Amino acid sequence: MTNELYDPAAFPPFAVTVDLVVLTVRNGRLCTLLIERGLQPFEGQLALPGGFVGIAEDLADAARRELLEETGVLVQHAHLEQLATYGAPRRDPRMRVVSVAHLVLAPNLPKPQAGTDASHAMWMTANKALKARLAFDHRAILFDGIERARAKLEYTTLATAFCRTEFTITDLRQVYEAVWGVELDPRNFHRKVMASEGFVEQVDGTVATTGGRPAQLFRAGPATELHPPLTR
Amino acid sequence: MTNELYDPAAFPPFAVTVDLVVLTVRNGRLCTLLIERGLQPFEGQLALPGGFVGIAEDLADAARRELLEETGVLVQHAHLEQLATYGAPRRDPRMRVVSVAHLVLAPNLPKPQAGTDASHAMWMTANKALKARLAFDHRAILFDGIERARAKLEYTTLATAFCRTEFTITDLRQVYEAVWGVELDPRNFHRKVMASEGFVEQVDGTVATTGGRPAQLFRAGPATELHPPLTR
DNA sequence: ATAATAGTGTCTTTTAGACAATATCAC
DNA sequence: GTGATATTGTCTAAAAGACACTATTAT
Repeated sequence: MTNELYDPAAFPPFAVTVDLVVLTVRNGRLCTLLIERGLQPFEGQLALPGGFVGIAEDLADAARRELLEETGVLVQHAHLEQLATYGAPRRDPRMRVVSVAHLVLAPNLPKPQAGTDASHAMWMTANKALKARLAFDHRAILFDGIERARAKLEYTTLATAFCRTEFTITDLRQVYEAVWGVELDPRNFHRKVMASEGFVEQVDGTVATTGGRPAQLFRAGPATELHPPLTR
Repeated sequence: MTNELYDPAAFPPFAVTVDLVVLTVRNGRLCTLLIERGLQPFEGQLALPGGFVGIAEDLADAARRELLEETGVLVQHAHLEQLATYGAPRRDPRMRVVSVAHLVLAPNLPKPQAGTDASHAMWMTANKALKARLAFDHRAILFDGIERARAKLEYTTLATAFCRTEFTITDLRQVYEAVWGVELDPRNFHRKVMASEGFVEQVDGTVATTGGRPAQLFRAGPATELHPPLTR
């Protein structure tokens, strides 16, 4: 480490931003939150929500703040984790910007409200968003975020982050089916989830039926990892 | 995203550094590379190798450069990946520094040379390093790096990154044993590795014996993920 | 009753783990 | 030969996958 690290005038000045891959399951499909940019560069193009980290602000706090400001989404019971950092020298045409991407997994959220700061935010299916033209290197970030979510569903209990506080085993299975894009046998899935200690805990009550046997309600259990993992 | 993002004078100026968790297996034990700091703050304390990213330099390039400059280690056939980014507002007492930590997995490397820039670099067992007092938040970074390596050995072929180009199945097993800190049955391990398509490829020749049957030599195969994973 | 969805049981195939047996070297 | 390490095979227990069957509701 050279002396220049402690000579403030010698620091290469970077801008640091956060970008957000926000995933949820809507109508049985994995969806992501995008905004339409109102400013140059990439004005009018789709982009991930995000923005600038304050000089005294923690990275995760900046992620939560930007998400609320830009999309009206409040990260409360949702899961937030750091994804990766994207810092190629020319990823922003104006200056050197290093972006710390975060991944948010949330239960089905309402449509962003028109007439607010969030009026340019929208949900799009993950498949469509990956094919769209996105600003900066946001397509690569989105791809990595989706891959992370897919992988973590295998060996962690994170699928519950896509569900509300109380959910049925079928709800949970539909999360797996949407995120992985596969069909799973309801009977074997049920058996595996129940055999996985701490994955879910039964709560009193059943869900209103849709013409079949009413389903038991569960909430997320204390476990965070799955031994053995659920296989895709 | 507010307009200030494109008003250079309004940017909160960050310093961006890279820090390196360099892991290898020496004498059957997982070891990490540390340096003794020559400057304030934390002068004289142990720290991860690392330093400052140039204003036009890619993050991974900065990681490779710092590792070579500070420790004489050349990342060539070794594995380099981004680990995570550490940016708590007061993690550096002097100013706001965001550090993009990287993880390097390397075959057994020589002792750093005295009399070079690397003369303050040293290998230490991972267990000892985790108990030592390290500068900044480097203990947390080291912990995360070791955990990442342990986890990735389960479901990827990365254990081969700890081996030289040609290695025996016993070499590979000893990597697992050192990183996980467990003993594995040599016979079952051999069978599982051979059944895992693309993990290793046999090459001609055997290794000089140490008093038993000579072992076949292998090199890393094309696979990057393990299906099914090896269990800890 | 019939349709629909939830949940349980059963059977077969696959995989993991313990460990016996065989192979090939140095001495 | 003995001792050491490598490699293959065998047996058993656990897990995965296919799918029959039972349970509980709406109509």
